[in-house]
Amino acid sequence: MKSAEEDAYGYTPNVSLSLPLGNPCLPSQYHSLQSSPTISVSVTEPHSYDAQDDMRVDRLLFIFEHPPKRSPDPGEPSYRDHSLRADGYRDPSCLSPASSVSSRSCHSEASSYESGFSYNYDNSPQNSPWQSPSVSPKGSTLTLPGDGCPSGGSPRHSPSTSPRTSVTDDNWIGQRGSRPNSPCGAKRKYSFNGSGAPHKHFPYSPNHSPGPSPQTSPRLSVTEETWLPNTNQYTNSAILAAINALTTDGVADLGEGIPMKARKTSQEHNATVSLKVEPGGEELSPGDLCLDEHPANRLPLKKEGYCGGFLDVPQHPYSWSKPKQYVSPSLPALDWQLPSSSGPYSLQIDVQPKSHHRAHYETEGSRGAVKALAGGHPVVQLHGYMESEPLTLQLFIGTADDRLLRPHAFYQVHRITGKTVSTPSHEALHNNTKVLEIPLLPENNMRAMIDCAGILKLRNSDIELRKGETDIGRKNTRVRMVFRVHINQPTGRTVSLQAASNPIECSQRSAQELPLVDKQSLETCPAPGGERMLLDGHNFQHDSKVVFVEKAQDGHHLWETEAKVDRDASKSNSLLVEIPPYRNQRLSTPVHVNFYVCNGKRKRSQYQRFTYVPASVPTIKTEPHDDYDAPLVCSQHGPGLSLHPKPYFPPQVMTPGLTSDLRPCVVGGAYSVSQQRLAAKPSSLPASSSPSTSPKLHDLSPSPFSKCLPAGPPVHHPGQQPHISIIQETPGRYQPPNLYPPSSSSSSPTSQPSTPTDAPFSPTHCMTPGSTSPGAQQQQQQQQPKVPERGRASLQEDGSPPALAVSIKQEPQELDQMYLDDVNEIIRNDLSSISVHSHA
DNA sequence: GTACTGGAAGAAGGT
DNA sequence: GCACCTTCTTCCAGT
Repeated sequence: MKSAEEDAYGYTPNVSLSLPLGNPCLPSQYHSLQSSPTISVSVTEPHSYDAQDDMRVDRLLFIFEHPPKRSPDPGEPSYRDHSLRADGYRDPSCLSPASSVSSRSCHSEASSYESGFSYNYDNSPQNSPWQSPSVSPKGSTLTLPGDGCPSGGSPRHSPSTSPRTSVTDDNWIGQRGSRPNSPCGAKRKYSFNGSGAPHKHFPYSPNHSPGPSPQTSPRLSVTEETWLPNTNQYTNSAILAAINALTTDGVADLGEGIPMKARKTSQEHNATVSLKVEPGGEELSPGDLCLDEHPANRLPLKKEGYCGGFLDVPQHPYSWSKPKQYVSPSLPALDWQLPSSSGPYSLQIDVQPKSHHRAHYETEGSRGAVKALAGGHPVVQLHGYMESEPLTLQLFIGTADDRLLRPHAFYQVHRITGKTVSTPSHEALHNNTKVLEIPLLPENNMRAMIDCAGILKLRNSDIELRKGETDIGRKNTRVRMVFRVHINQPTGRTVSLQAASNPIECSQRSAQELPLVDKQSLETCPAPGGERMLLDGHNFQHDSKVVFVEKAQDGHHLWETEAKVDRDASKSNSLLVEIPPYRNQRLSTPVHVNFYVCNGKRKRSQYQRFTYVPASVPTIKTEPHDDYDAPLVCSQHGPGLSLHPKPYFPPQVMTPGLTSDLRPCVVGGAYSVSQQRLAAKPSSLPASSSPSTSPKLHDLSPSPFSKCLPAGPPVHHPGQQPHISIIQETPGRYQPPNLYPPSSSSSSPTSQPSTPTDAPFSPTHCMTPGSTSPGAQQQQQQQQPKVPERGRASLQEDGSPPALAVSIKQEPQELDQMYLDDVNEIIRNDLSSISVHSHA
């Protein structure tokens, strides 16, 4: 039998084409898709891509139609594409298999799972199966081990259970003293050969699951044989191997200079594949692992793979045997901005995670699950879902900077297992991003306590070396937990919702020393200032200063002043400050400034957004909301200083002048508690990507987007939240390629000024008017009304009267005509491009 | 014995 | 180029 690698290679070229083979374990629909002529897209993206490439690909990839109503057959997985990633761009999985069992599985699980469905998501260039380039060549990567490229190895070699233990001298020669690091990699002193670990194990053999399998799982292990029986194994494994190979690709790139330490580990997993079983879960025999009736369905792929993934969840109360939810060939990419509510559905984070959580390195043991501020763990609930079918809640670690929310390149979610974990979970890998999948059960009221999610830190050097990676890891230590749920509807559509948590500081030091503002009671104030604002946060000191600054678009300071802090009323976790008067008392339009808490040199909190508004707020086509009164905007800050969740702004680049108007659309729908914050911060939206302005949006779903209109203030009305729903239109063939949001970090906002939209929509994902369900509204009202919303209204950067909490009437379509024209142009181009490749 | 934690050493990078 | 400080990564030890 060929080695996995060989298989991979062999298959590589054909991977996308061979899909029809269909992995039994994959959803049937995939089969249809695969074989279906409906897949009209074939993208041939350059191997190396840049942000723009990303986008383009994104657009292209999603052009296919689904069968009207699919009923996923858990037993019939199919790969669609998958897989074949061009490069390992942000493939932490590869890079860093977390040390813990769960993290280790990154690859394996992910891959397996991916093959099952994850990849379907991937629309990013790098993963696009259609990318021919990626497919084959990468295989070379497979040999990485040889290069000592850790990257490749890492995933597979993830340290076994405990990093320490796993990384023994024998297996890896990394000098202890030399710490890996330099992002540049230039300084790395690791000996790659020495460890040998990587090489040895490159488990691309079919037997091994491509992934690093956690050998460790004591409870259950699947041996090669287990998988072998599967007739499709070969095929699948080959494909999988290919996928992994590709996956590693990036790794390979990274590989160089990457300390092997992290990567070691895999020797252990040789022939055995182990499936993790959740606490309480019974041990399953290999045969049980793949419950699928079809032998064929047993994935030979990976242990933690498709089958494994499901298996590792305790059968009770939820059985992963119904992977339906996973199967949507066109689930939105992780870097798409999705709403938190749509129609009757609303995904909300009822309990936010603590603002600090020290992430662990691969070389460390787990540092536990992310906890909630008040103890316990974060809680997420899907409201408005009345079906009896369980859904899957996805969780990944996203960025917390001022740009669009996207998977964090330097952090990955880490599956926590153990006695203390009550929530079953499963890891998958979506386009280089680990995703934790958690069942949302009707019996639990579609509510899940996230006690199974930790955060893994990937070495900056590993990530920065990746091809295409533009983000810098240094000081990029804030993340957000991003939750998603995909709801298949009878109509064949899939509604995808997303909610992001408050930012979480993941570094050790920062968590201890840097001041952190969690909430601010005011977000706007009249130019004269004088209002008192209560800041909730951490690490405030008696001598902490609060500094207001205004920067020009080019970054320089226009104004800076220190606010008075009421020392007596301040504590380590709260500061009471008096808003300083703005430099210009004659404001005609709201002015956005920032402030930060400073504990001394270089010990500053992130920038917090604040808006000075004119004494009298101009009125524009607004409809005062019941809960708002223009005059109240700044006048009612009672002593009661209710805290709003505050928007977080990274100290980095504030993107002044950005089209904040996008905000509503971008995160707009997502006005979950957490999302609201996001929405509230204009800076989070890259100017370039102005989803809301996308003509398309209007075009496709006019009315509902009224709040997404450029002029619409990011106001959150209790009970009336703007939202966008991303729906996967099953039926119909899509005409135009859709516009996608910039993908991942590589696509900086500024780099893609032309990005038409952040609101992901495409032929398969159409923006549809969502209406908040009563339930959702109620929910929101319960949660948000407490907080004065005026501040929120002011967060626009577009200069529209922010102070008012208003609903902006939708402008006539013609206003967007110009955009439409542009977009149409783009679409035409895309289409022509597609036609060229599609039937390749 | 296995997580989970907190702390800190030491190297790299930045100022 | 040096000194000092910050940040990153790894390791140790206690619970």
